[in-house]
Amino acid sequence: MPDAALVDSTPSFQPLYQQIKVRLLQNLQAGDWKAGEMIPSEVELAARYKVSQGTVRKAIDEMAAENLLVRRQGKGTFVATHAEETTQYRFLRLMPDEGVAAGMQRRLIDCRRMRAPPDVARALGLKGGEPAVQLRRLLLADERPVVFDDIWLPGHLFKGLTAEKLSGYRGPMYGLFEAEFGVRMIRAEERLRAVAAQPEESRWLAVPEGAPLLSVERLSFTYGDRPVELRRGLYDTTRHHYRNELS
Amino acid sequence: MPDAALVDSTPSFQPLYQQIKVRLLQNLQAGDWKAGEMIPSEVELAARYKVSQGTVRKAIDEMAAENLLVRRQGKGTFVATHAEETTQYRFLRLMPDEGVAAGMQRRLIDCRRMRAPPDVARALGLKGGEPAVQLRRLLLADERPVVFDDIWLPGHLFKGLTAEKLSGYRGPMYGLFEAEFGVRMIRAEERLRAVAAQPEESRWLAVPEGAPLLSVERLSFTYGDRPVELRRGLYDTTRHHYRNELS
DNA sequence: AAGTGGTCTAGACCACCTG
DNA sequence: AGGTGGTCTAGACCACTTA
Repeated sequence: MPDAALVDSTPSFQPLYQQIKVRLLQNLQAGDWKAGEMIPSEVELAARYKVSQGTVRKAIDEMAAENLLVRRQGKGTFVATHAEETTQYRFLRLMPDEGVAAGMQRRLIDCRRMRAPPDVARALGLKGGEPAVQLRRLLLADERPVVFDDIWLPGHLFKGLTAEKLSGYRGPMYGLFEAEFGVRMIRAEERLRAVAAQPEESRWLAVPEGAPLLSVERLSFTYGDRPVELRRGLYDTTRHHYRNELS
Repeated sequence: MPDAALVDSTPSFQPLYQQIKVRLLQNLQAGDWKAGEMIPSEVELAARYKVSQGTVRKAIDEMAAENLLVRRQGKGTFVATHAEETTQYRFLRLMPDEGVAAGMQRRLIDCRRMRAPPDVARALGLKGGEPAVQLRRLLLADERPVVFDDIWLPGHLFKGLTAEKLSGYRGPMYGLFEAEFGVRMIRAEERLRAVAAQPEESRWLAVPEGAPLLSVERLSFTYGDRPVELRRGLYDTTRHHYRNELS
């Protein structure tokens, strides 16, 4: 039987497994389990919260469906991470028109701290004038520039972020954010549109001025739906495309 | 205990609920339950297949997650449909930059039958020279053209499709396809890129030649991952954007 | 062998909808 | 009141991994 102390007695009914989910989420947010680490087993969590294994299981099922956790049969359940997906960056939907998705080279253009411009501050929920970090970079495939990214991060969350750190790190940038700053991107919203290349952009991407580019504005969120990254990418889609699945 | 006759005894282990899922899928594909209809209750299905309700439940859970079925507490489980989503077309990710997503007007430009061009035939899995239906249309918001669509369908699946039928139908086109031709779109893959408006396109969309447009190529699938629609849309993204969620 | 997640059952009870 | 999906339990057993 459900533990009476745990059952939410407010008028609005809340299933037990949802309450378990909230507690697991709190553990994640508090950093009790780090990215890539194994969380306690289902039986242990069941004992800890005094519910049956099936109830814990349902909570974990949902979190796995949201890509917060990863189950591995026989091994355990692990905190999802951007660091190990060697195949492709988890949030990058750009694919080459021909051939298989290969890793792209990165080239850091700029890394500076400044006061957040109004639109950035609004998107990231910063007070006017709060510090922000701006990154600019190129992604290249076969030595050809394909993506020109402009990235904004809240300054208070990324205190020691420098160009050296970024250049020295192997693997996805989000992996660095997890390991060094404890900031995990769990969800993002993107807005896509077609735009004409402006002078500066056309130079970085080596396309004519006015050439059509795919503009991808991304707002990334961490636990509790707090926005922690604003990014605007310009994609040269002559040899690549943005892939999406609908269902 | 599981019914021995149902348990797959081949070396490769297959869970019971997966086998149930296959059978439900067959029922859907065979048209035993039409779009929007209620399927038998969990207890009845459990009795029919001689498994416990929990096993049927897990099968249905997965199919609901794939948007094949829709559960409604207290009412039953229903076959997913494109016909009733009055809010927005299920596969249309275009949003106005400001304001709330409002329905768009449709304007049919053309509807003709012809032999499928090679690239269309390849995408739809047609033999060279098999008949196909081509549709062209505009979507408008506030009297302004926003989307110019070019749509290809296998001729043998859409025998009686005419301009009159299309114009006379209220609601999403996919709703008509379900009701009149029994063809249900359950999944689609899209490829997005930025392109420059060609002369004809620029006239339909009332934009200058060379203006950047968002090109959306969609291949839609029905049960059994059979491709049944190829579509190329050109979106004017000056007042709209393509919205996507990552996780 | 022991530990993990994965499947399946049988039964109880709850929340929601309809007549 | 009766049907539907939704939750929760306790226990058995299976598949996969590691030591």
